[in-house]
Amino acid sequence: MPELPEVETTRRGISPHLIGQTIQATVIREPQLRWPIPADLPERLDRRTVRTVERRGKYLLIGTNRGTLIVHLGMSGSLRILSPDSPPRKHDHLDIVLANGTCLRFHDPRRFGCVVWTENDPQVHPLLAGLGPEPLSTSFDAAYLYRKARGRSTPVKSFIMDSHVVVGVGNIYANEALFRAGIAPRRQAGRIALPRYEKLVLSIRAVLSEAIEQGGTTLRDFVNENGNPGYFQQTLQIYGRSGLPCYRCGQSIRTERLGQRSTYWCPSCQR
DNA sequence: AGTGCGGCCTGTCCGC
DNA sequence: TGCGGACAGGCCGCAC
Repeated sequence: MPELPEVETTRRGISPHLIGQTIQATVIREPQLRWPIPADLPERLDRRTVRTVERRGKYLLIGTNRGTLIVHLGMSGSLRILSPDSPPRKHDHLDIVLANGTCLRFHDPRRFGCVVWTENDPQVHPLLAGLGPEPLSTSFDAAYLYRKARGRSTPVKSFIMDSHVVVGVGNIYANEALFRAGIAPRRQAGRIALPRYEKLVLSIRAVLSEAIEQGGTTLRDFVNENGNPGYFQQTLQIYGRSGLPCYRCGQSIRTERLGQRSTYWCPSCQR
């Protein structure tokens, strides 16, 4: 599910409920995620106070006065704020109960997500250390992408989905950004000129910002902290439109698998 | 070093 | 209605 806009929507939603709150209890129901939830998490978290709720790429960083909880929502994860009394549904793997009588609940059917604890600077944690720049920051620009693409034969779609190149661009938004930039997904990253990377950077920024404004994309199960879906799926111009006419030129949209991911493009608008 | 896969999981949908 | 297979928003880790 979640790409950067969904994680950012979640961050904005949960942040005011968490900051300044003391953690009263931590309930692990199912520790087997991508990596096991550490068994000693309750004793590490309980009585700590949440100071910050940040995002790095698709990772959420819940900072306390002792350490940081690093949460990834994987493919199907969500975080909700609710009463600790509300009965857990299937796949509600973790509760963090707060002193104000609410609870942060982690739900993840496919269990591709993770919950990791660190008492060091989270930015040097192996999961975060090698990440590329934030796409909405000024350090992400055409010159950077162009330089990074030198000598790379990988398709540009795989290139921009590589979190070591730039974080937060998942399959949906990669398809959308390439359509807006007029670049064919299979075009080799190292064979794209600087001006086209200018366009691509602007497209990535625009698509991600618009999606954040709309509360993310809900194809099947993304929900925000209140359990409500996002609305950006109404704005998708290419993703999922196989065989339908291109909104720009009317030609039939094609689909193909590229790097095991569904890829959609307009053969006449994207070169 | 860069590239391309397998694998982790459950749920859903589609064709037979 | 049941069943097998493909597929789904991510990403690590492994071969080559």
